[in-house]
Amino acid sequence: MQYNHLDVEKKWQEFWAKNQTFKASNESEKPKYYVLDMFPYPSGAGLHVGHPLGYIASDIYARYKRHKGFNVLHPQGYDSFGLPAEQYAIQTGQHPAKTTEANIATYRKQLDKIGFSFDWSREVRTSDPEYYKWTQWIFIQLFNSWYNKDTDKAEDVATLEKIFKKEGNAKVNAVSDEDITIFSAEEWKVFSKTEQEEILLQYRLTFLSDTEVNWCPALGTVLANDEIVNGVSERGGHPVVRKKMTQWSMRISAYAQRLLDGLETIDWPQPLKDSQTNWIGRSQGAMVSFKVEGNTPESTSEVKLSYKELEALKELRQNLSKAETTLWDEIKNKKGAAKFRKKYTIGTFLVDYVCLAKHLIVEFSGKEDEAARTEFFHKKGFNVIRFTNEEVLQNVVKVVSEINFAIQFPKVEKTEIKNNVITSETKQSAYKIDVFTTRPDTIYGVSFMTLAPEHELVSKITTGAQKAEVEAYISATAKRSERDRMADVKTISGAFTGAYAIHPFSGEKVQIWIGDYVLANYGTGAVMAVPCGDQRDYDFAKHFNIPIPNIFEGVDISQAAHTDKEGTVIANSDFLSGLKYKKALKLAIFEMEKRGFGYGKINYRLRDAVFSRQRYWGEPFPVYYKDGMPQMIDAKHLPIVLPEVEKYLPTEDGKPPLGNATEWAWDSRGKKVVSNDKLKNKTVYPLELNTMPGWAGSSYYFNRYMDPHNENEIASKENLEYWENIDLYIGGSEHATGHLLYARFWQKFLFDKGIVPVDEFAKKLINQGMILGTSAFVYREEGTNKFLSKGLIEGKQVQPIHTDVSLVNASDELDIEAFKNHVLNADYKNAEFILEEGVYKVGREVEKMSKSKYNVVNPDNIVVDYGADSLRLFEMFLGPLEQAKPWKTSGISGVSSFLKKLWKLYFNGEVFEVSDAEPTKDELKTLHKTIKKVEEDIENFSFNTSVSTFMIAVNELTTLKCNKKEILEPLVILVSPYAPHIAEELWSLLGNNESISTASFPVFDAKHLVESAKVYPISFNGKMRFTLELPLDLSKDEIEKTVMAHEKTIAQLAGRTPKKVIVVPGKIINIVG
RNA sequence: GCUCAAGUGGCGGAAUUGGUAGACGCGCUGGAUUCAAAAUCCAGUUCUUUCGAGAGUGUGGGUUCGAUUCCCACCUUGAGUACCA
Repeated sequence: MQYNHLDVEKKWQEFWAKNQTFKASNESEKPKYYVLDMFPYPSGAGLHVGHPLGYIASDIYARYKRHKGFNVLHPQGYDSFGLPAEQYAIQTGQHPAKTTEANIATYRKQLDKIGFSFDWSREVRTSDPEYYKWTQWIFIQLFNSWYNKDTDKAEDVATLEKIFKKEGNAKVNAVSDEDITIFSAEEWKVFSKTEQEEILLQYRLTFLSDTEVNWCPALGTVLANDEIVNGVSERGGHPVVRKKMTQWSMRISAYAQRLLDGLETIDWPQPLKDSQTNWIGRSQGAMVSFKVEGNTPESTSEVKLSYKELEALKELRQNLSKAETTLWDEIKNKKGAAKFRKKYTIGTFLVDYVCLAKHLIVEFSGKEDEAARTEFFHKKGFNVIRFTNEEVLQNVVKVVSEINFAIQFPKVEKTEIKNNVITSETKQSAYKIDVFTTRPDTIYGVSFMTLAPEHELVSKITTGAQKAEVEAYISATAKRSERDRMADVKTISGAFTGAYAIHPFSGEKVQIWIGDYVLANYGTGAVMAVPCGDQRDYDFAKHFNIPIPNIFEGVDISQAAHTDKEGTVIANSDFLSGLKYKKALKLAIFEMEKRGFGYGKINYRLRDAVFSRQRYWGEPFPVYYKDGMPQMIDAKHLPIVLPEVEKYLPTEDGKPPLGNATEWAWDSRGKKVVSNDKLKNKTVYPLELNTMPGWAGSSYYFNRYMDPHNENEIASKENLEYWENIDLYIGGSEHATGHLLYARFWQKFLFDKGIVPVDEFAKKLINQGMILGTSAFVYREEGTNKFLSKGLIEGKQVQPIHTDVSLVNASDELDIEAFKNHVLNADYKNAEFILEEGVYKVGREVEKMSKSKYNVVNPDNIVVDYGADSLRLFEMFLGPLEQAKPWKTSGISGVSSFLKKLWKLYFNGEVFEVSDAEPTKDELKTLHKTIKKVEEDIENFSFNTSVSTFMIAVNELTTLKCNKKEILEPLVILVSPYAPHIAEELWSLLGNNESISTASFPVFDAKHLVESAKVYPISFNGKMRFTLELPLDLSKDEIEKTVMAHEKTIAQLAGRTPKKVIVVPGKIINIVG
């Protein structure tokens, strides 16, 4: 009986749907396994054969895990908010919800035909109000949270307010805006409500701010950094400009370090981890302030120590008394704001221990000048606690707890709060330039500074003489688009401001320049230029004839800068001279901190994520504005449903599309969205007009699948704890710095808030490779209507033209009649075709699948012609899952005939017939080696090799004419994850009434693979020359004897005596000589 | 420029605790079946060859009895990223 894929596949797809075969239960005795695909955006074009690749792989794995006795969660849904539907709406007036609905229906139809084991009862759609209710809810949670660096997690804003009320914000160690003003508890209490809200907004994890954003005028919206490629929008390639706008932002920077650390704990592809690491861009260095010359600096009370004194100090640090050592051991490991330093100078006094951030000095009592010290320290804003040697030696625990108490509840002398180490020295100076550097060890190599042309100080410090030049330079830079600036890296340009900065260590004057190689939006927008150690600074100095002092020992810098760190010794640098890079770096930071003009800092490239989009088709914010301040709508009134609008474009006065809505005001008394007419009322307020970006809904959907219909929570605690996180996540690598980073951020936030049980959402991730198209070309001779076959174009002027791949057969021969009659080829109807050997051969090239290249293959056609099982097998057979590989439909005949051969094993002519006879040794061997290999392959995600294993098995069993049930029944389970339809059909023909989906996976038994003899390769000098079958129980000597006596060995040696004979029993024999 | 990945027949690819290179499939060649085609089946298919054999996994070196696999240098392709201080 011929295998009829059309009937069989239809039958089982209906069976699965009717019986809800793949519905996952939230309660089970079985261990859980969660397999997820990145959900698709339902585009109007539908699926091509490249899309299901990852879905097929995850489906095979999910089905395999069911056979292995797991309770498998394998859901699917749609990321259904997005720009294409909106643009289609703008063009046609169709509501995006309608087109999205239609696209989803198409997708579902296509997906169902491939036979996926999705639990559709858990489907989510990000554009569904029942879903985005929770997106809005998370937004509110973020708004109500701040990041406490001391506890290193997000906390409720209420705890922050409590601290403000109690002691102001001086000691709050939070991730916040940079321009925070310090206030006391008294000041906080007298601030107006609005002022308080403004301050809190500087701490919230989602906040409003005037941000410079990437504005795309053509799309009428703001784009995220990862939506811009080479200075133009990823979608459509429109120009992007920088523009200031009030926007919601997400304080993802708070999680920079944890996002970095978390990468170590998850099994994700290394390239993807690398790109997240680069994106976060951690660099360790120092912030340094340079004063601008123009004011006589106040002579400070600080004593500058000579190098000699410093050495003495170092020695002192190393020679501690027993009590000192005991105490130091207890407190030296404190981190962050509670970090202690030992033997530190404050003013002219050397203190035993100091915590700079908390202004806390810890000393041993009994010093002569105790009273004077105390007074001076208090004046400087430090708190002092003292202990005796005995106290420390007898009860160090008590001492430490007192210190901890003092750290937690600092008692700072109020008068000098702001007079901390960093600002005290610089207050006389009108302007200072802050720079970030990763090489504070090279600070004596600074010979000039460079500011970005946009730097705010430029206009203030430029001298009269240089004004014209500087202004000309700035306007020239402004005219160049960002794209030009990026494309043209080689041209060195800049202008001297006429001003000088004071080198903080040497006191020397250094010129201040502006130059566009310094970026306004990275770091502080200014650099200390060390031309001998940085190539860009070097080139700039050379170009403008600025001195290049050499501060490296024995290094030639006449041609280029010396950028190596390891092994470099610093010279001509006062107290840093003679030190190696690492030591110099530490000492430089130490000195800066002590002298108060700099401090060690870790800088991240990761910027806070802009969260507002001027679009219609996205989640509305649950926000209204009262006196210009944003207010959250209470969670119990969610969802705030997207309003209807007449037009999907921005309004004429430049407001986002929601500005067109007439029902878009919040009635704070009635707790509902009302008509804009009611805005006259005192209790009705305008709602936010922006919507959320595409990544909002996709940042937590994997949690929602665990309990998708829960109306009270994202998911119930029990379900979240049961399913925990994704065990296997499959999707494209293009989401590396978008979805995958944001989702990790939200997961960590939800974890901090105790909502989810784990702080990484996916244990293992696999990026499936792209399936490329194999385009076909016909060649038209230049200026004629003659087409030359591929083999005839040599030396001719021809124009290659893409032709539809469906017009070409497996042998690259063009169907000429079909080509002439193709709708797109009206111009070539009467063309002449020059053949070779009677056929027209096309050229082939591998390219991305795209409509314009006529190389797109639709899975629907494949499913009709060859069946879903063939499609599934073939996509896996193409090559390793993670690799990009070209599609060539002709290859599918291989897997298709495999299925036919498999089917035939179970039939005797037209009747189904399997025998209950005992299988032979050979049959068992074939089965068990197949079980072993397939199991290993699936566990290693090496799906391509298990398809060949199936082929080998079926070929062998066909040769053996095997029809034993004991072999064929396990075989059908092995095949079932890959080709589930044919497997179900054979399974039921074998007499089973239940679906095959949970039949247990055959168990490998090694005893069937035991051999008594081995075909040994006999090699000479490593080259295999012939093979020889020998019993496996032969000893080494016996093997050697037999081999050496063999006639072929004698012939190979041709009379020579071998130097050595290597015998590895069971493996190889190698004769050397 | 930097980071990462990968280079094996006409094509997709297989083989790594170092041990028979090219499994499996496509394509191709020849044959059977057929009026013919499709489908199916059988045989062959890395290259060179004086038919004995020899060479061969991007290139050049190294380690080893033995290297597609390990090490060094280089070349090529792809991906990501970019004046990041």
